[in-house]
Amino acid sequence: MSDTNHNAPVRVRFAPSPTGKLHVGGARTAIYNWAFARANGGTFVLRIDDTDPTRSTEENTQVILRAMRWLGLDWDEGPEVGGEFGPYFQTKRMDIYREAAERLVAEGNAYYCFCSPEQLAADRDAAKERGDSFQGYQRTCRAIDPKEAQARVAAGEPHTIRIKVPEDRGDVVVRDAVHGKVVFNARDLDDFIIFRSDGTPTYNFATVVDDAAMGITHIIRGDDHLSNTPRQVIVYEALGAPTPIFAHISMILGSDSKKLSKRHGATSVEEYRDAGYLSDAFVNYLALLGWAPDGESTVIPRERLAREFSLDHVSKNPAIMDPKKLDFINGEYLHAMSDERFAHDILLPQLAAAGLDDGSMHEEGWYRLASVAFKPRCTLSSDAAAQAHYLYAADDELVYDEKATKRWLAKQGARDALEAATAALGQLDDASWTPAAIEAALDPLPEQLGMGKGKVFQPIRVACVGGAASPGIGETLALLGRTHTLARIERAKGLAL
RNA sequence: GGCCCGUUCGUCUAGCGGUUUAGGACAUCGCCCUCUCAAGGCGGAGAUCACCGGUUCGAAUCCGGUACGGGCUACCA
Repeated sequence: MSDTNHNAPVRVRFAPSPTGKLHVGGARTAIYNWAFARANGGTFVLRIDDTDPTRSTEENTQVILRAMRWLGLDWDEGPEVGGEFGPYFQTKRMDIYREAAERLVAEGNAYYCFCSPEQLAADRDAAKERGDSFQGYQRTCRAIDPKEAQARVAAGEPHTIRIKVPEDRGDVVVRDAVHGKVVFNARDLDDFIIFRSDGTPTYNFATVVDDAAMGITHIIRGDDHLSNTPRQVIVYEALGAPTPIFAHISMILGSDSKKLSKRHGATSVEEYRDAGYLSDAFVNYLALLGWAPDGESTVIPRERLAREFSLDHVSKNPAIMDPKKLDFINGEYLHAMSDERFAHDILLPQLAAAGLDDGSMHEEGWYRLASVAFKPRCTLSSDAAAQAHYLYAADDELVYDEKATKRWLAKQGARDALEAATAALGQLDDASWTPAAIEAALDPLPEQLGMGKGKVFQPIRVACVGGAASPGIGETLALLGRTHTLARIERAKGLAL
């Protein structure tokens, strides 16, 4: 959606509260903000909304920053990088809020309220009792003479500060890039609190003061904020600041269409990172959950996201997180990697993490061959070590899968196959121990033995890896090495008929 | 209670009044490839576009209502 009133350079922001880890919903909001900024040559601001001191922690802030970095969402202004609109932590902006609130009071756009919480609750109950459609604040203290209010404040009477919704405001029209124009009636809005009695600003106030001060032009956030937006518009107007364009994006739900929570599995970004997902794939998947450039593309690299992302392709309805599709996309990114890169960035770190191989156990070429063999068989990074684990077992400790043994080893002819393999492979020396040579050596065996290929190769496979599945027999044995191969085949003969 | 939002294959979506016998992707099923498992290739099934009315020559697309789901209505964010 374009707006001729908003042709200033794009400035967007992601403003998480450090009350927990960065969850997938927040991550997607961050991705959209980032992509929108990049696609429009704008500025992406990161601000930490830590006005709730009881729930905000420094540790959570660090966790969020780390998650943002892992996601590759670089911010132009914010923690650690600074910027001319700082500070970027709300707890460091308290003076700004106080000043703004006092200015609003002085200008008659806000007023002191001396109602106690008990009084407010009683008023609300009474309204409910009467069946009033409006159950908000009755604007009791609006009528108090400003001079008197000032005196009571000076005398130390507990008070809050409320915004004054103009009597004749009429419709508040929210311009929303994904929902279009959303109309609210100002009469339904109450004079909500902008400053608590403990001297701290409320979210709806602090956010607007900051967004206005930081020149934010587009506010992309979760649609749980849509209903609060007209209230915030009132604050913008009281402040005399231009209202930005909003874009309220839907929630991400679990498989049962309920709010995503622990029982749906992983909910935080770092859990996905630790589970072996690639940052690129994760960003790709999340971006597509509610946004589609054309309805055809599934694999959309972040460069394309940064080029093409647009708010008018963002869908309005909630999206259910589908781990299967995430897996598919992750596999796509993994498979698209070069063998060298897969070896260095995925295989070696995973082998090291699994305690199997610190990278010094084989030659460079071996790891590349392992990548060729295992890469197409991996969906997650963490699959790599699981795929290769049998290569690292001691020959006499290799565990034989019961079903595979029964099906392929403890069978008539299996022993013949193993004997023939020993003979054929014995012809090869270490120097010629390559996938091609191994396959060439084993290739004539089925015909010689008068047996099917499976009858010959499967016993060899089970003998060497312990199970019925592995990469091609040539690659598998090449990776195992001549000595281990022959030793394992020898050992398996004891299990064969 | 009031206000607001949403509703296209199981899932993510395309669709912005005729080009639609509603397209793609994941998942699923089948076939091919094949020494196994993957990967890859090909194909199938799968959506009366929540429901009911209206506008129109013509509606998934526009309007109204209903249902269901969600949000806000806090001295939470």
